[in-house]
Amino acid sequence: MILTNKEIADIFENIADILEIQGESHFKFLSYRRVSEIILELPRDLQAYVDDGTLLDIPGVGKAIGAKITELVETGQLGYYEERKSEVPLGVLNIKRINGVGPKKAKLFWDELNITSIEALKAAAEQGKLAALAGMGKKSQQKVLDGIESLARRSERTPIGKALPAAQAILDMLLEIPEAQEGAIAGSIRRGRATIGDVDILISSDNAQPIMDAVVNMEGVARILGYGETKSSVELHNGLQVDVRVLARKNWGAALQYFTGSQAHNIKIREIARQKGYSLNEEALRPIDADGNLKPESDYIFCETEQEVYETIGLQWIAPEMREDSGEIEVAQKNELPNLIIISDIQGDLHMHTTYSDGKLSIREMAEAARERGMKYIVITDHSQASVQAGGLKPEEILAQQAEVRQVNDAMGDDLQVLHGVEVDIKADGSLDYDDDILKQLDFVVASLHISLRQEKEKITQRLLNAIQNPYIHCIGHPTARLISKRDPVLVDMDAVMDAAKQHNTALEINCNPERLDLDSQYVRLAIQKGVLLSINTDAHNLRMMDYRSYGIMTARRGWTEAKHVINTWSYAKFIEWVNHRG
DNA sequence: TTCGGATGCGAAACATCTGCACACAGATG
Repeated sequence: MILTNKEIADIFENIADILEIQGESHFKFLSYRRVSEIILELPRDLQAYVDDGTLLDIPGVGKAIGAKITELVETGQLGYYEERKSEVPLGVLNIKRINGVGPKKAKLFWDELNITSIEALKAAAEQGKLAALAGMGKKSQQKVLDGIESLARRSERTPIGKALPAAQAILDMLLEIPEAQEGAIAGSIRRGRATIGDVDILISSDNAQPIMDAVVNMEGVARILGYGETKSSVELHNGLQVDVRVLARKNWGAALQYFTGSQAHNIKIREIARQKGYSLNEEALRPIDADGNLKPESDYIFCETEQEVYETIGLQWIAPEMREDSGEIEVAQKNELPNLIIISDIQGDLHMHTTYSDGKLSIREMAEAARERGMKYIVITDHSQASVQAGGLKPEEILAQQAEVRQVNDAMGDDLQVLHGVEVDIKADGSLDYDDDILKQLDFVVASLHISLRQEKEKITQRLLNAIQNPYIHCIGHPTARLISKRDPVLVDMDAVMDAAKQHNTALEINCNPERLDLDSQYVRLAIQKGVLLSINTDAHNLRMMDYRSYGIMTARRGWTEAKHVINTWSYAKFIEWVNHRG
């Protein structure tokens, strides 16, 4: 049985929880937790690292954890884990996942009341048994009950496509309050993560009270988690947690830096600040003397901008999307940060649908919408016949469509070039849904997986390789076919796919649809490292989806993408030159 | 536990707020 990276990461997460509950050394359980997080961001499956002997090159993987990964990859299980599991029941770990219950409380309930499941904990709380425990009380007992209820309501993480608009609406509402001066969305939304744990909002003001009141009284609040002088947290009925923090204008830079995270990034930044003689908190850089004591407040460096924070401790300003402690700090120290792509670099959109298949707008309407959004060129790429559910086009239909595309292109004049393409299905047997003599009549062809997505890894990989090697295929659309929190990515040897894409000069797509964001950022970074070309496309089926470009840009930036890596940042002339002479 | 620099061992651990208990656990980036 082959374990996925996610399954192995879950095992290490559980081991970390067990060790924490058992009161093991801080460093020990943190090592497991750190490795668990790192594994989730790896671009290859762990089997590949074991096979080519690079396992110990993964940061945080040493002798002990390396041996455990090897055992898991080779046998599908881990003796150490089985042993530890018998010492702390898994139900106790679930209890620790209740909001407001940590390792100490979980152990307390287990030791004193022999509680090893959430159901048992709920029953004990309802019978008033928890309140009698040392360190507990009636309020703590109620908090446990609230936490259990909340656990049922909260899904794991929220797709950024839902979280960002919700956050923006709350921010807009708070900025209506007269006392609110300035505001920003921080946290993982600002870092552009595909999924969001909670919403972090920052407001500058000299009077926090009205803002705190507005937060806990706003529409949609299911539960108040915290209601403090400068910080409040609420949980919404849709399960989303919202944290709002108010601070003075002079603290803005330090606060925004702090509240943007990631936690791992911040810890390292604060360590560097320490080395430079500062203690960094969310208010200021505070100089410390030789004994490590804070100097008086008159010496504090209040930073109105994040730039000041980074520059004062000798770093280039690091873009939020890069702040994951995945090497960006070391690169910033050397002044070698990449010049990340920005949304206005995009000149063309190479993947979009019309009423010919499952789109909602005509070719003309799509073209006009693209022109309004500053595009210089687009490719109309409706579905091919195998995508029956999407009204895919038969060969004669796609050829007939060409006349209308040419017509619209003429109508658009020099402002916008409208090209004719297709999103051709890669069929289950690896063949393409159109013959080459059809494909070669099209200007630009995207090939995508839509069916038979649960095939074994070798088959999927071979299907993608077939498409990449075809001289009439210019781009692979949404290469892993994932749907965030709905469908896992296909199993694929991404190394082989990217090496082939490099060799055959085929671009890989970053699909901007926030349900897809595919390639995901860790694969984007691998592609950049391998010199594979990318394209960033909306895959728009309607007007609203044309504005999803920013999600794709954030994903690209998370993968350290520069404009030069992306074929649709190029001028139309350069793009066409590449299309026709990829060789 | 990893890491570095050593071939056994020390260091790693930023900084704050909130709530509920009466000092600390839990949560946040």
